[in-house]
Amino acid sequence: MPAITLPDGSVRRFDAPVTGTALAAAIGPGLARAALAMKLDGRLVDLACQIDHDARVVFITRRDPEALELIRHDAAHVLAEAVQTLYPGTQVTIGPAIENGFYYDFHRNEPFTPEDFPAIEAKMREIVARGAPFVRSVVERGDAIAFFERRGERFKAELIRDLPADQTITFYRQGEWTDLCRGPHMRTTADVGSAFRLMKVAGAYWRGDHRNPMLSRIYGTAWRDQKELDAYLHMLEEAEKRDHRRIGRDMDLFHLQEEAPGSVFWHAKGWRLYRTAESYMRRRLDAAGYQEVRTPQLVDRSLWEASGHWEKFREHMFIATVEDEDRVLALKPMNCPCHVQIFRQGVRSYRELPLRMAEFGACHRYEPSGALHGIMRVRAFTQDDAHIFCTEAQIAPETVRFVELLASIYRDFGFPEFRVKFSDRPALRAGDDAVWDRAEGALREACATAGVAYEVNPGEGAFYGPKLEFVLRDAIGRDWQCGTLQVDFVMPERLDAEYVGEDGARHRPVMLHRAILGSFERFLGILIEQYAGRFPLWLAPVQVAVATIVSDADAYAAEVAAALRAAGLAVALDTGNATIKAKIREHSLAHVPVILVLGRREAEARTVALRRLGGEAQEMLGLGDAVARLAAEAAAPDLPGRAAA
RNA sequence: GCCGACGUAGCUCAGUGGUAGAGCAACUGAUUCGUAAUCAGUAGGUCGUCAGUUCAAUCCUGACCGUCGGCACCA
Repeated sequence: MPAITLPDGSVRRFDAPVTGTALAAAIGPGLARAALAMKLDGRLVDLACQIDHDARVVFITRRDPEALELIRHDAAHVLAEAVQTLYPGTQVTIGPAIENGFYYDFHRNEPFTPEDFPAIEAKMREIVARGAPFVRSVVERGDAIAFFERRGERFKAELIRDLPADQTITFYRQGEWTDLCRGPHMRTTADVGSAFRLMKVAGAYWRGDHRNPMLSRIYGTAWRDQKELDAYLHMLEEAEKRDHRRIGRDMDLFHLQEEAPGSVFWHAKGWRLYRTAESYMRRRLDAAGYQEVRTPQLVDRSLWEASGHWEKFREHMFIATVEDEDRVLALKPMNCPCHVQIFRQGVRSYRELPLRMAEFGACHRYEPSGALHGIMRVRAFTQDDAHIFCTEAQIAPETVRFVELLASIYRDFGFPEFRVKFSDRPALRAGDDAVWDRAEGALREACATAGVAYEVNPGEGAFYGPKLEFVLRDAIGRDWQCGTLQVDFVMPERLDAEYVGEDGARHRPVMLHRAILGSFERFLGILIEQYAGRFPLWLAPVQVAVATIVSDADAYAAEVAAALRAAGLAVALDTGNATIKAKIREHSLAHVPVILVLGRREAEARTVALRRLGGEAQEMLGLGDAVARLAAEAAAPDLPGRAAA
């Protein structure tokens, strides 16, 4: 006698168990047509599911956000059927719904190529048009394994074997085609609709392990209707337009070339951007009580052996040798061992702690070739690195200070929001459990004090300690990990750092490894994409374009440009032989934030016509006024005299 | 590193077994013009590198390098 509560609070009573389909029909024909699945006491299930107890039921229709996941999951099944129909002998593995779409991993001797897409998509549309119902069945484990083994589906058989013993094994059949699946699904393949598209193929290791066979993965995207699909495709185009690699080239910021894979050639304009960010960071660190240092690039292997890098990190290190000397040097992949060397010079007192040692540390890491990505993932990069040597009691207050500094810096760069992930002890780690208890406890306490909410990333900590990771969200919703704070009890031990305490005895300091931007290369790449090249004035590599209308204004324009440069602004003087329309177009495409237009009138009146990027209005200003205003506006956000636009 | 795709002028891209084109950019000239493209002309390429097949290779084959999309990696 189930009593079913609906979202509007009404209750329907039935004499016998009832399916979602029947319940929907009982409520009304409109709902019966629209319902795709239902939430039974909060759990998403098939409409065919029997309701045999008192329950709350919410029907899912195409309008609900949950529909997306159902559509994508069903689309994955349709894809798999299409592929197996067209390419007999292909084995199926897994095919989940993912953000924006779905994929399915297949095993086939010959991998798929995008040229196969038209045929597969056509077959998928056939299957959707056929509208075969998804039929769920519960299968006994042995039968399920036998079913797939009979078909030569050894991956599926392996999956079933590895399912927990108490797991109910279910199949979903659509017409002639059956897959192992936990569900739920919509009513029929027709519910997938037509707003899907196959996107790309990729290799993917079976069960995500690189020792396993490589499968052929087909990615697709699927939406509730054509409009959503179009919007998604349009978003992808927009994302491509703000790709830092394209903008970096178009704005003449940097380039990469074959001879130096993973290393950036910064051009003058890009380097100006870099220096602006670096100067800003240096001022912030100075003000926050850090002392900046500089340590060697090439360091003897003995130090890396002592630090543990030689053992744990060697495959990522560039090794250098010379002919005349029998020694092995390595380009530093991290700065911490070098900072400990500075700490170890002389006898340190507890009075010096916390000692905040910062370096814009140029590091090299041999990243796998497949990991390289523009300037975001490189082999040579510069970290805004620092190590805070402190006592255990200082971990919490230092964390609080750090998070405040980080939040303020992210805000200044235009990222008001960030997320925090707490990565705790990994399986392979140095230090005993008591040390880890202390380190994690201290970091947790520090987060509480700082009011930092975090999600836990289990087992993802560094081998020497737990860490916080600070993740930025950019203008188009992508996440980027930048900042980090790592608590380290191990490195001071290994490299024998110590200080004399209040009690006159020697103690080990704790090291906090921390970075805010992460690496300049990566952070600047993120900034480029965040702003799509249209930087705020203080960051813009060219801040003002001075463009003449007629050559009679050239001399005055040179004077204006000189005055702006004297005020510290980056100026492009354009007295070229082109129309003002062409000049404005050129500088607008180059994302120069301010264009000063100078004709005879301005030259005579000693004024400028100021035009903002993307705007149509212009503002007439006296020369002195304009220079003062732009200089104030272009000041970095931490500087006094900064003025808003 | 693994799977796949790709590599032709600075950029975007055509193209062919008989050693290459377009648009934009660049350069030169004319034009001096008031807010997102003035006109005309000129120059520019070992067709990623190295082998192989062929009378002949940018094109076909192989290896390598690099890039792109994923996977794995991101200590």
